[in-house]
Amino acid sequence: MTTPLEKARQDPESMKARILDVARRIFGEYGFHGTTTRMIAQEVGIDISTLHYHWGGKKDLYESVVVDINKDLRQKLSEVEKVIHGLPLSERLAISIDLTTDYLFDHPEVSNLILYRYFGKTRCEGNLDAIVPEFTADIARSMGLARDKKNVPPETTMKVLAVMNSIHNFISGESFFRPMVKVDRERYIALVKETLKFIHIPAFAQNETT
Amino acid sequence: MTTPLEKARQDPESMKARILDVARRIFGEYGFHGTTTRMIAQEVGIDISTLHYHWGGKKDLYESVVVDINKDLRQKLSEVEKVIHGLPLSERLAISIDLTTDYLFDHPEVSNLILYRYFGKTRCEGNLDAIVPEFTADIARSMGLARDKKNVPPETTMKVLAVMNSIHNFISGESFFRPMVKVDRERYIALVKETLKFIHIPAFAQNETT
DNA sequence: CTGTGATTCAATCGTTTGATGGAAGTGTAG
DNA sequence: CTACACTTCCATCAAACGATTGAATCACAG
Repeated sequence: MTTPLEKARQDPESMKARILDVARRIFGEYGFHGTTTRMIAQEVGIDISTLHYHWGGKKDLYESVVVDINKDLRQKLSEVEKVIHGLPLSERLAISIDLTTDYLFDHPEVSNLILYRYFGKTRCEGNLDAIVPEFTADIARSMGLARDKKNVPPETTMKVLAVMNSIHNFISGESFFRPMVKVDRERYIALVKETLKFIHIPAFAQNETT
Repeated sequence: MTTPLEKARQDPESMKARILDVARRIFGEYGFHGTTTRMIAQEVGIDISTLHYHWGGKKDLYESVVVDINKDLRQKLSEVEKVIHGLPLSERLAISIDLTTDYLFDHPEVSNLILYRYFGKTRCEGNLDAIVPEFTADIARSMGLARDKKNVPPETTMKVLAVMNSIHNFISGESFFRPMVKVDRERYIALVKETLKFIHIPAFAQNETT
């Protein structure tokens, strides 16, 4: 059986896929309550009821978006893991930061939506959060901080969260932070990478068993 | 002339102050669009029109909340600066992390609202953002990363942002992160401090001029 | 008590929002 | 062509939202 989301992804030109792409961007910008179904429909160029026909309702569409976002991010992290496999920790971190940052600057709605889920709440009765597998454990193992995916110590999980969040912050907060440092987009991206490496590499290199 | 906000703060039992306190919390939890004026009024135990009488409208109330939040945080950071003055950088960072984290865990709506402003957008025509003085420059100077408040280099601003954001993240994301590490609140707070020090102290200590 | 200004509330307005029903359009198999 | 499933849109609904009005209530000076 194929889920509606998989079906939508099979044909990127299908109406389902077009709606999903727009919904990703707008939900990411304005959050769940800040987004109206009419905003999405207008951006796609269709009627509201067409949106309802394909995705059922606002909550259903939002949950599909969240699942889709997480699927994309997981795949990207999996790609990164293959590139850095076997390298020393410092290099692994540096390359991971470069690749992940580049990817997220191209898809800022991913960071936006993840941060919205972390820090915001919704006033919906039902559990709006779709069941999304967390993959901090994968990152921890990929960074050599944990042997297996089970029983990752809390300290390690927290460290992984700190790294991932600091990346998402600079991506998602660009519209706020970039005017503060008064640089163009290209320079901002370079600054982000530089800062992330400055902050995180020394921390994990301090007890590196080279 | 006293602003409405100052007037409200003079008498903490006044209706203006009671509304402001509740609005801080609810706006922080649900964001601007996720919060309804009725939610705030019901929490305070008053009628909606009473809220409008005191604060004019939803946007005005939200802007007052943002200004109030930033004023509180600035004052707290000023207190912290006095404590750490003259100490070596590593100690300054450690103490700053401890004090700031404790304060924000007691007032999580501060972190919530700041992150909402960083990462979220509103679909209001007018510039919803009240003019809030940013104080990353003060922090930079207080940390010894900049000589004066003017002309702080972009690299320094980015580093300060990274530190502040990582703190806000763990405060505001507690409801999401704490179940991931499966610890009680007290242990979570300790973990946050520990992680923040692990991440940030080595970074700034690497080129410390002892 | 009376008058006056400040405060609070009940009732309601106009708009927006999420959602739906039914008509019209499109493509395909028989 | 017909029949039928699949899409899309127009018109519309009920509920929720922000906001306003006018009356009731309170505090208090004269």
